Amino acid sequence: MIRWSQAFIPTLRDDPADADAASHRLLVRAGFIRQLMAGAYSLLPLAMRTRDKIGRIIREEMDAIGGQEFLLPAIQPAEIWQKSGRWEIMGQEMFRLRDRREADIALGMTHEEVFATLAVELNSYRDLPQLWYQVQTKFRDEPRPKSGVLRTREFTMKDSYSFDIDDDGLDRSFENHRGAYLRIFRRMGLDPIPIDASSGAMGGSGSKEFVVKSEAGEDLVVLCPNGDYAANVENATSRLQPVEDPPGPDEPEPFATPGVRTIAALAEFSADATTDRQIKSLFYLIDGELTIALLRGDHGLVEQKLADATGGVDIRAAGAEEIFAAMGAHPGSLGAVGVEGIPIYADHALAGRSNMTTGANIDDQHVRGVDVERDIRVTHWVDLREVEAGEPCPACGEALEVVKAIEVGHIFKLGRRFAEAFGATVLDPDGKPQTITMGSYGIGLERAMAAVAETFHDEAGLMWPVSVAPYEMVITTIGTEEDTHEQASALYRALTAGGVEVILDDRDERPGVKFADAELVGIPFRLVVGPRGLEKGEVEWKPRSGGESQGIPVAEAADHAVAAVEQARSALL
RNA sequence: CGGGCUGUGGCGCAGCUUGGUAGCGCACUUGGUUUGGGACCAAGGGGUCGUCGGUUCAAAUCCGACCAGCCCGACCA
Repeated sequence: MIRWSQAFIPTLRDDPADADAASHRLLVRAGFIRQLMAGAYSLLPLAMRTRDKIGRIIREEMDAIGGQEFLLPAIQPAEIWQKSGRWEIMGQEMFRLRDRREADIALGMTHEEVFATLAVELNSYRDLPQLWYQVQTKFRDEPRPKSGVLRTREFTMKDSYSFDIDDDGLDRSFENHRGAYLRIFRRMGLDPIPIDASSGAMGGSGSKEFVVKSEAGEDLVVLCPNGDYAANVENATSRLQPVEDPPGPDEPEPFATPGVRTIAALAEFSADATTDRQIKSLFYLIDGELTIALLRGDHGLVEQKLADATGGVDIRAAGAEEIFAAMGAHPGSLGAVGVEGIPIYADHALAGRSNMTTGANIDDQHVRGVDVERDIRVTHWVDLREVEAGEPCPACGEALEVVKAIEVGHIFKLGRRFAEAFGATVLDPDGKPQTITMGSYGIGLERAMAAVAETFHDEAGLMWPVSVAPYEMVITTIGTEEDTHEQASALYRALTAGGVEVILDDRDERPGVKFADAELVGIPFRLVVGPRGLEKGEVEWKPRSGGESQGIPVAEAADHAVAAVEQARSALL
């Protein structure tokens, strides 16, 4: 029998200092988590129970699409990371240490490399497809851990990897995961939205993120209200309104613009140079090489798009002095007209534009009458701009919305990169070696838990969906009478026999304290056993979300409660 | 890494400006009265004031360095 009086459930009366997100505040107050250092949290027994339930849902759905569970080491030799080329790429985000023999060791931040070493043992196309997964601790030295358990440096991830003989097989494995992920998050009570995403450091040919709308989220997601477009702003597009350019001169005309340093200032200075008729010139150092990004004056740059377009790893805005050394002018007077020998990435919105205004690469001078294709040596036409709310959906033209969201899962088509590096091949039906193609798929368990907490709470505390609640029901006793405890214990036994996970709040506390704690912890159902009800032969029934408490005859209480829990569970299947 | 802020019993904070024997609320222990929405009375226990150094007769308080944590911007499950 699990008794609250014996459990470690350290609830707090006050909000913890510096808790930014609601889920963070409540998970701390309700006794689920405690911080040890930046980005490292102890999971207390309540959090363990919830995380286990999330893990169970994930395992069921992974097994349902043919997954086999592994457990790989978190400490890994540098060699395998050097072999894949990611020892350098992962940079500061990878925790590194040396063992007693001075050998370089990595703390695993993901497991493509280790799984690839095992995939070498696959020999025949008949062995494929394979779907391997684990639920395991990951370490990532995040520059800025945030929002409690939403973004940590040590966390539990379900990561899975698919191995297929060809692209069609990879597509099937990818689709299987897509379906499994939707079921997993829905069973947790969430409303997952699959969106197009950048593949980032993972590389590969395609990726989908699964996000949950939330103010605490760190991702911006572009959504069409009709549901036919959903993408991360990192690679979202929209249908552009064409801009009519009045005819311009045969060649660019420089003109003096004393003190004008910004797009807005130039628009003010010159009536012709409205922001959508200016060219914004941004200078970046991409893996050490100076690179120019061009956008329409009123458009913002998405750095991730620039990284994706250039394939750059180390990417940062160039400093004013670095730019001056190369261009002979300072930011505010920069442009790409006549520039040669520097890669120029221009956003599609500049295609076909003429009679534009931009910097002259001479301090305090701009040029007008610029025809982009005539006057600028664009080396790459790419998508660089950030979509804004209200722009037309690329599919249907409806006004797009931009919302904050939490990324709870991400799936990637990796292709053959890792299998190639590790020599993972199988013989095809013709007896010829074929390199395996891989996919990788991840869910952060603690983040998923926080996303549920973020989605389901009110002023009184957490409100767990029954599928992930630490306990499905609490039996709260009132007073210290012997009869109350006997009735409550009998109810506990009946509910347990009925398969319900219940905790008995037998503490010698005032009722208000016990009710408040049960609500803070967020247990979905409550049965109150006390002398007032027992006199009438009743106990009280109350769901955490909504509804007044209701008296139920003692004899029917167990059946009623079991039925209610079973109904709540099946609503989430 | 840039910008802002904070470190004082388990939690939340005051004290610092103007140096002089460390306080409040919650929590905890004991006794008593209570007991259906966060009770009350009484008596207690618990603190290297982040660390190191400096100034001073004397430092939580003034000065310096360092460390840690949080929030806002560049990254990810």
